[in-house]
Amino acid sequence: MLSVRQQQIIEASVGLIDEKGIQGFTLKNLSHEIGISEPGIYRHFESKVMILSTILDTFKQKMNGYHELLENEKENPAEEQIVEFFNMIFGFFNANPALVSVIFAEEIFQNEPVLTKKVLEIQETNEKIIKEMLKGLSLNSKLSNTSPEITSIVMFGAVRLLVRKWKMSNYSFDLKQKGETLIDTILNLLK
Amino acid sequence: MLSVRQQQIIEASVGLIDEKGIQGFTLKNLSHEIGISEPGIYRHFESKVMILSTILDTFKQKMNGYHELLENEKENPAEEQIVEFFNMIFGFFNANPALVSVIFAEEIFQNEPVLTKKVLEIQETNEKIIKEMLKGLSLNSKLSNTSPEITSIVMFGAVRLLVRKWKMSNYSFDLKQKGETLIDTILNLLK
Amino acid sequence: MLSVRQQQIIEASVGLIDEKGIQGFTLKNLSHEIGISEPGIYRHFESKVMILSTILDTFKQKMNGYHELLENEKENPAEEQIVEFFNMIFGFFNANPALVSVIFAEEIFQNEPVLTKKVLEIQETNEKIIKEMLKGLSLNSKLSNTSPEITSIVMFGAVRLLVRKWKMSNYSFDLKQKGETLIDTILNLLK
Amino acid sequence: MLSVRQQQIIEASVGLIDEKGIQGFTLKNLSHEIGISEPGIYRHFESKVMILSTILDTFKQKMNGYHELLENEKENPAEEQIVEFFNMIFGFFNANPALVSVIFAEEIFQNEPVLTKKVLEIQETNEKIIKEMLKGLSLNSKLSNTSPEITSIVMFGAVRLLVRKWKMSNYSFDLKQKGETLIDTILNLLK
DNA sequence: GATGAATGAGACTTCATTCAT
DNA sequence: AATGAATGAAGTCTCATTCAT
Repeated sequence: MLSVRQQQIIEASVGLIDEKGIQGFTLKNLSHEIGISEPGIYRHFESKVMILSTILDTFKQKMNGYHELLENEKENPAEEQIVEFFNMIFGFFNANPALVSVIFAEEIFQNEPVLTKKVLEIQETNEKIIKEMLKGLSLNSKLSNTSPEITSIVMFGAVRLLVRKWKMSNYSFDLKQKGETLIDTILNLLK
Repeated sequence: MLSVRQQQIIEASVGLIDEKGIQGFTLKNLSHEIGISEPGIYRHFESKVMILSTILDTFKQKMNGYHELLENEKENPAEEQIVEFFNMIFGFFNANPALVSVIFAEEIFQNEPVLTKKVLEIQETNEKIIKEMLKGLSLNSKLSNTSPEITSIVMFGAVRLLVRKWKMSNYSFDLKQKGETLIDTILNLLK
Repeated sequence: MLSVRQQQIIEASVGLIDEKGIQGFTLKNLSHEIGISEPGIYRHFESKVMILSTILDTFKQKMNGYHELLENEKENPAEEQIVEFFNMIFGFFNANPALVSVIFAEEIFQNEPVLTKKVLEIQETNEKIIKEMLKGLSLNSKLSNTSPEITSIVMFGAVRLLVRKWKMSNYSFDLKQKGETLIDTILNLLK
Repeated sequence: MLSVRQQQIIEASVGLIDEKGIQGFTLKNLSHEIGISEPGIYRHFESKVMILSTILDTFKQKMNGYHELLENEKENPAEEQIVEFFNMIFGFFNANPALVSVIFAEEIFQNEPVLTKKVLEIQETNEKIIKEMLKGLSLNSKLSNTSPEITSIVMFGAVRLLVRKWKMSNYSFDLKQKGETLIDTILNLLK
């Protein structure tokens, strides 16, 4: 469990990355943000990498929570499940906009294998889930010999790009609404 | 026009970013790479930012070259044009794999408005072109009331994700071939 | 008198210095070692220097104990006394190997005059005792005009080096036995 | 070859260690001493460890020079060689008093295996040489069954302790003279 | 064109210690 | 008796850049 201070540090870190990029995520900035001295941070996290690691863990945990919820809907038609899944994702980013920068910035972690691995795991889990759902979808005859990998790329690619545009436009549109339209359109095509 | 040395610096820079991420793009590494002293680089570029700026300019220029070529094919059916366009893009990345890391890593430039602006311009030009082409496509009836923005997001999103996966898999598959399949599939759906 | 906790701290400190050198003797390491928090240590010692000071005091006290025992043997021949004295020293280090690092590492204390002074006192006391004993030894005619200072340097120098080698070899030989041989050899020569 | 600046850094480092101990050998102190900024030092040495390593290398090199000179005297009687050898050593320390603290402070390097190894090598070379010389000495009948290891410990132990005392007494006596007396005495005993 | 030397700013981190509880 | 939180000082080192040559 995270202490209040830890939570505060996590939030400030995410905010910092969102606002100034990974290069702005320094202990100095972070400590200014929380009103604490730099060494003070080390009472709560072993290192800077551990802060990032915890951010990813938190994200992963939340994702897992969603996935478990989805389990309960396994009886629903595939289409509904897919819509539901992406609604969650859009809802999540809508609620935690700063996290977009962290989650989609794999380049950031290139130097720290521990972190790269975590990001990859999260992505793979998501893809596996979607592929599973797509299997249940009775596809458009045109797609008869299309690999699920390609359809998954189409979906995730579109979603990622939409979220990114939303962030880069300074959240100037309603992500949840536009996201739903996007997924609807894609599903419509696939069917 | 770039001098030979400048070209060399650009290439080494791109290679460095590709290999070690933006955090590995330091003047020290760069100077090691080209066998020159650190201050020596300043004979050829005003600053580190100018190197990045030049990389983007080069890319933009190459893109513009492609676009002009496309102009000559305006008479061709939209579908052919689109296929052609993305073939170019995949061909380009296939020939310059290191550039993937630079072009798709917008986060890198967050701190330098000059750079951010350039990246955005490139992206917008590309999108405009594709949207134009998509207009010429006689769309699937299902898409009757779909905005071209969304179809463009679907296309670009998929392309970006494919290219990224190609890079992250260490170029383990044939980008041009898989890319063509991807575009075919999407066009097939849209029609 | 030292409390149980104080004794525990002293022992852990000596162990730490022995194992990781003076640079490994940090409050963090120390508190880990004894399962207490860092500030907790301040309940038992005023400061880190005081811990070191207490270590030296303890050592001095033990030495004094030995010296008093020797007093009772003043009637014995000088040679026997000397053998006895060094047997004690070797026995002591054999029983407290970690202390070697502390006692012989005068450099450690350079910054703290209080500590330097204590180390010097211990050494001087020992030397005085040995010199006294050596006076009682009927020396080899060759040594007729040799100052006792030099003979004392020969003895202590050899002893120190032997002990150091013993430690550096990871206690791979029997210090008491080799020590006795060493002293025997030297006495043999001196006579 | 060391540049002038490198030489200057080496000398200042040795001086610092001599004066304030290894704990006083910080980049800040060092840079103050030379009148340069801290990062400036990195133009001349890769790291702090490399400075120490270079100090040891220099010492080793000088030692090797001495050893080669000694080679030319292989015909001389062993006793003369030994006297010669230690005269060199005392002469060396007399000329470079600050080095005493560095060379005899093995504890200092405990954390850096590279450095520990170098110190050990130097010591072993010296011991091998002395042991070789001692073999040539026609020993006292009393020493018939004494291992050369023990005699070597006696010699080196005494030398080390004398040098150390010289330093700790603030160079208050003539090391070369007292050293010669010491060696004479020991050789006298051994014969 | 190019370099060696240098630097201010700043990075992450460790340390002994203090204080409120 | 002990602790969690915090800190000032200091540690080593990296970075982009400047300047004299």
